[in-house]
Amino acid sequence: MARTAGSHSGITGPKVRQAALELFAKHGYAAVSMRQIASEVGVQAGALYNYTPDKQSLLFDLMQAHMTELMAALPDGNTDQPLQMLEHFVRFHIAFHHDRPEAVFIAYMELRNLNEQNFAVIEEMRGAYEDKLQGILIAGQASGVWGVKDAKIATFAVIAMLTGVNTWFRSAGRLSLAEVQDQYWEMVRKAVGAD
Amino acid sequence: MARTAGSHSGITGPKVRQAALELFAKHGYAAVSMRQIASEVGVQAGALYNYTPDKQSLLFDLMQAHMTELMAALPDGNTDQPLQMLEHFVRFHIAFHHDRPEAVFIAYMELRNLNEQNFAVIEEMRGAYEDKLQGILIAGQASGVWGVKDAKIATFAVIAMLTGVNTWFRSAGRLSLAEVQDQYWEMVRKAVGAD
DNA sequence: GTCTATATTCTGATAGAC
DNA sequence: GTCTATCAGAATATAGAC
Repeated sequence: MARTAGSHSGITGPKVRQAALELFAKHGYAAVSMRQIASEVGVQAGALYNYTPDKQSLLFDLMQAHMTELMAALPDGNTDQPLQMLEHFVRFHIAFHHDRPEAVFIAYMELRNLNEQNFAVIEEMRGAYEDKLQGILIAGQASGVWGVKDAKIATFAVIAMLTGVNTWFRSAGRLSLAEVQDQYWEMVRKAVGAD
Repeated sequence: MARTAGSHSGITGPKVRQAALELFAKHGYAAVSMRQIASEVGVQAGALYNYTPDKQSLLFDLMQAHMTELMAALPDGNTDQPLQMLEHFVRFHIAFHHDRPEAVFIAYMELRNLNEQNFAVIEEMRGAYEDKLQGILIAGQASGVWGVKDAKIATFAVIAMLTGVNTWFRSAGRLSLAEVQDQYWEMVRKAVGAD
């Protein structure tokens, strides 16, 4: 029997989120209409409002889910081994971001389209993630594994460098992700002055 | 005498570009209306079309002007001195981008809002800029000043790292721009393996 | 849970008066 | 060069039928 209107399939919710993720990443939040999302899902625009109170919540939920996943996926590690922890962070960040390019893109590009209150939530989560790296850099500095002048600056520099991979790396290219991870790890290791 | 309608002030053109620059950077191209730009300038929406054929051209002109300025401001340098050239590139990139945060923001965030033909133009200019850095990295590698495994990857890594400064640095903060330049130069120098 | 229909507002762009 | 007025369509969100 063909799928009919009001079929109660039970998977429309995830499909709405997936369609919003792809469309926001491709065209930008402001450029995407609820009608476009509905069309991608295969329903009329009005039906979307069974799954989100408004467009803003749709964006916020995507970004919050991404940041929550990011924090959950990053293990704590052993603070007695800063070099190992830093290497793990570098490889983790590259792999995690490579696996979900749309969510990463949205998380970086659509911050200004969050309302004030939603922005504060996401910014705090981002800060918590940065603090993880900063903690590693401070631990390594304290135990003399490397020497960075300013852990805060090094944190920003490393994260920007690693996140940049997403702008150019393609699986079909001349390098494997593992090779990219190796080379970025070598650059980070040298940059912080570890031998 | 008060400023009247049709005052032929002769400065409306630049004001349109400046208003578009600020509004696009703050809210995003798609989220800004021609009426908003007109309001910022102090004219009615229809008057804008004396200065731009359409909204897309306004975006393109801003991005193209920015990239042209960027290429013009980056001097060629002496290829016999790769270390000096790299240091100069690092300091230049940070300073130039710091001086025009709105244009930089637009150049990175609004690429997807360019039409196909305009996108190709901007992408080529961006490629030419990246080639400047890549040329420096290859020159230093050839003369044994440093050792980078892959000049292309190192180019992406360095540019991403340097551009990231704009996301956090504020003149009123605890560090001067010169200090930031010093620390980024140290990290880049170490990352490429120069001693 | 999804539909159709609609309220209300806004959009980019143009025409013609001054 | 700027204005007012307007076109034709698209936007978010809601109401009520099924």
